[in-house]
Amino acid sequence: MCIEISIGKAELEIMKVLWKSKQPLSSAEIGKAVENHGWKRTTIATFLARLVDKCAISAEQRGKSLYYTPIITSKEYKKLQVKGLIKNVFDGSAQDLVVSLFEEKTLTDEDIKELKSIFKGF
Amino acid sequence: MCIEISIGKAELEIMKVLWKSKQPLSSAEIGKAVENHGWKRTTIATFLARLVDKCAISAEQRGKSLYYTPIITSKEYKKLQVKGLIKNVFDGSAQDLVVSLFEEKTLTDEDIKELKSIFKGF
DNA sequence: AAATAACGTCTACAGGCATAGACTATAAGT
DNA sequence: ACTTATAGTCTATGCCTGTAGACGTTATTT
Repeated sequence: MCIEISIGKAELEIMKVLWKSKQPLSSAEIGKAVENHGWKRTTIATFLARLVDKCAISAEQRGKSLYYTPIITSKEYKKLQVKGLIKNVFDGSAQDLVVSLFEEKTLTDEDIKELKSIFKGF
Repeated sequence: MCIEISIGKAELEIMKVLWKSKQPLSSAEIGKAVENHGWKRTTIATFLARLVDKCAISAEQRGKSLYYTPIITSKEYKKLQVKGLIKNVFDGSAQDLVVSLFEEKTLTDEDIKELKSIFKGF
């Protein structure tokens, strides 16, 4: 298959670990990194297998263990998510998304300052 | 129940119809509005029933038919979605969301102009 | 009255995701 | 060699969502 891009919430936690790491990681290392979730070893293994199926990550044998590397980058994923939100929720209007952001006060005054400076670059 | 806020993609289409309308709508009217999706009558009825279960909409009997009204507003829903995206994908950073928006060229030059003027209001 | 249309409810199935136990294979220590 | 730890795979359950058929009720039309 490998045409999919839908990553579940739990699976995403795995992706985040891999994105943070510059090296491929073994399932043991990943397990350590997500200990806080209290997932059983096999649960994590299932997530990894599914992510491989979806071509979100790749697995390569190194010695006894498989080592996992992200295929989809964090940036790409974020883009897809933003694009999806705009398309599905904001009917294609990126502006409306930004407007919603502002209305919501998700942004602090400092955020707004930061963003203003970002805008100046354009 | 009625503590849920998760609305599926198809269900969302129903919500959009209701949000657009200032009046409560019957299932027949809703069906007409979403004809393009080719959903069977009963499919739409299922969506409506589930949305009622979730307290996303309310149903009131008027004559022979039920008339549906949104409980969650479009604005609220959008806020929740944006908040969710920021929390789950952007690790809480609204800024990063905006940065991603820019990087991606989801925004046209015109969008940016518009947004600049929005920012000036702050 | 009988047939039909319109509507709501119940039940069902498939696919996706969260979760995990059971089983298997292999490696490492004793 | 035997035991134990480690890692991967298979199978399974439960929930959510998309999709819809079957059924029952009431209203409308002939």
